[in-house]
Amino acid sequence: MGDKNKSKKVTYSYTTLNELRPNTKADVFGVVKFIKPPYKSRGSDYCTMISITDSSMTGMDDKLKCLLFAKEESMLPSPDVGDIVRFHRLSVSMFRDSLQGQSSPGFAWLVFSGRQKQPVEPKTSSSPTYSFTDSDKDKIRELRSWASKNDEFKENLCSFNDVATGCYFDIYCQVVSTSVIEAGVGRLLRVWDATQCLYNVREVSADSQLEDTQTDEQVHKRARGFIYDVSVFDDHFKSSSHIKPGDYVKFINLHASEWKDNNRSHRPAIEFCLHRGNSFGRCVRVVSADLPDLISLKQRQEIVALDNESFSVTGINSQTAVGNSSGNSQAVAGNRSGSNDRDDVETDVDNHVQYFSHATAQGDKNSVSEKRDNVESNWGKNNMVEDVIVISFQSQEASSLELGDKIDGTKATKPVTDKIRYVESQASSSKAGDTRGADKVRQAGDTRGADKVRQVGKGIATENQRYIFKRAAVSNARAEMTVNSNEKKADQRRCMVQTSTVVLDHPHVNCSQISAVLSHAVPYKFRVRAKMLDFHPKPDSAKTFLQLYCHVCHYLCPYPEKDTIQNGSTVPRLQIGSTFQNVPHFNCPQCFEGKDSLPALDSPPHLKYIFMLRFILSDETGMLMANIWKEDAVQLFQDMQPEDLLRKESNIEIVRDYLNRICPPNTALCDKPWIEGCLRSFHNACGTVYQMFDTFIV
DNA sequence: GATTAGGGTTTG
Repeated sequence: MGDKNKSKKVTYSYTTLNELRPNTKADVFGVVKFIKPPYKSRGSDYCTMISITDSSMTGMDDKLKCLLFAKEESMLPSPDVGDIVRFHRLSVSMFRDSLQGQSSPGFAWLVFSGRQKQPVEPKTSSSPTYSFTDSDKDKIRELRSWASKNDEFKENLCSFNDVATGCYFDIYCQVVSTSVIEAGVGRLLRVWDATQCLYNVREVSADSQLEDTQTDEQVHKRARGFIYDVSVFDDHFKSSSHIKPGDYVKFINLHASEWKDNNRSHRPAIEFCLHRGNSFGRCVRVVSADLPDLISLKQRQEIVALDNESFSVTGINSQTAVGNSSGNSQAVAGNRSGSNDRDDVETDVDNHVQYFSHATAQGDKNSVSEKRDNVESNWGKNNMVEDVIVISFQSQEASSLELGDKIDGTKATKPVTDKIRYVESQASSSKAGDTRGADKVRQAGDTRGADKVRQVGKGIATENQRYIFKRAAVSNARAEMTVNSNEKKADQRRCMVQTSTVVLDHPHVNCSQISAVLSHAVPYKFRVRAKMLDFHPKPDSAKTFLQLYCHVCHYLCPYPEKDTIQNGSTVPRLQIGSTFQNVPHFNCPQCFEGKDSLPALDSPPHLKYIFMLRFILSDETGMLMANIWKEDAVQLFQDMQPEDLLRKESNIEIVRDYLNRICPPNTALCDKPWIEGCLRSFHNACGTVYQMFDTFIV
């Protein structure tokens, strides 16, 4: 009640938390550091414990634990960590040598978002009316500003597609069904957040004796192919008893625990567990369906649901499919329909996209004039956008863009940062196969690549984490590890996700989703994690796979096949200037054109053999086409030179193997490996172009 | 009307 009639008369004087004295009552503001969710006490009341802090607190007294009671659960504050609370008439006393706050007669509370961009008005309050002055607003802004500098208050929100083995993370999702695993001990919540996990996820069996499964059939239908099992235990069994299918929930400190799947040991598997207890604020709770934090999740859900509905209409398969393909679900994976199975997309792309019509010489000149050096951010000094590939599309492009637009419906406005905290796993997590990538580099007879990978590993590995060192070398080399457990708290670590490519030299750049790349101002550089829908050209032979390029005038053409020279007028006849190691080197026809002699040049420049590829990348937010060529492609192929393909016929097999590794043929998109890479965007005459760089196949 | 509970680095 408290403040209702006093608001005009009473001015509150707020005490900073370091000035509190025992056996007094005080009015305070604080940032929430810990919350034990409200529960029914053995007495008459509900109880919650909230630890708060402010900028005045230091050292041992870094928080004030507040023990709050109320007759109704709804009368207790239930803030998130990082939120700001205002308590009036908090009773302060000593308990076990520390100050403790307690609710007392007249106790009143307000909860504010801790986010700087949110309105300063309270989110919730103990009473419908309360005092609230400009000075209060200043106090909120001040605390937000202070808290924003402290990682401890940051949430660890993830989607299922961010998650990797061993992570603890927070997630919003919608409940599809509930059932009991073991009465009083374990409850199964089947949930979806309209993203898909990289790993096989354990499917949990409910207690079939109980037959208590409740499902929201409508949600179930919408979520098909994206549903994951979450087990909650002990205290969370009780606190989740009121959760119904269809509810939106927030899990705090959910564990993506490694799961030994004996049936499919060749693939990493995880299970989602909410362990007992409430350290780290661990809990699951229902959130309002109107919560602004749910907006992007709901947008994704609409897209997935639309896809699932369109499949239902055509009657392809209305069979339930769980989002993972673990255990005995191989058959399910093969049958399942819905957005997670992008075979349909793949076919569309194949049919509609005219990937690569090579550049005209004029086009290339234009592209060079597009050089820019104003790429911002933390990408180091080499910001110059290099020569670019100009690729013209046939009119079919519209079809593919339509497809992309559909998938890209979320229109994320900013890069989503991966904030998963990585927690040191047991040494047993190490797998012999983890060294494979580095070994392959060495087998390829090129130690440079391996050295690069080792360099990436060096800065992040510690004595206790040799397996992580190895893992880093073959996965994405982006994890920031800690030296020991004492440092765990402060570190914002990132999960390591096995990918078929790694990024070199940019360990601190966060990954952006494709929708964010597409909507970002141009030019810019990004790090992305995506799957490869397709690529072009196919490595059928060295001559069809390579292009010829002039560094002087930027002339570009395919390898001059004999029949093309005879029949086609578009590709000028090329003269062989020299032959070295059985590889012909052609004169540049453009540099030579109209000239009887070439001042300053003894002979026309030779065309250089280059790789020039286009990748079609996709993640759950969209699709984009990325080009890679010249040195960037050489780097991708572990320093394989284009001429190597001509010198030795079998080298094309190695390239084919690389490409199959990042884009396995005849494989559904959901089963393809993730790739991680760097993209730069820029404008040219054709519009916005994306170019891949600093990426390396492992 | 007193009482309740009073966190603590996770792992099914």
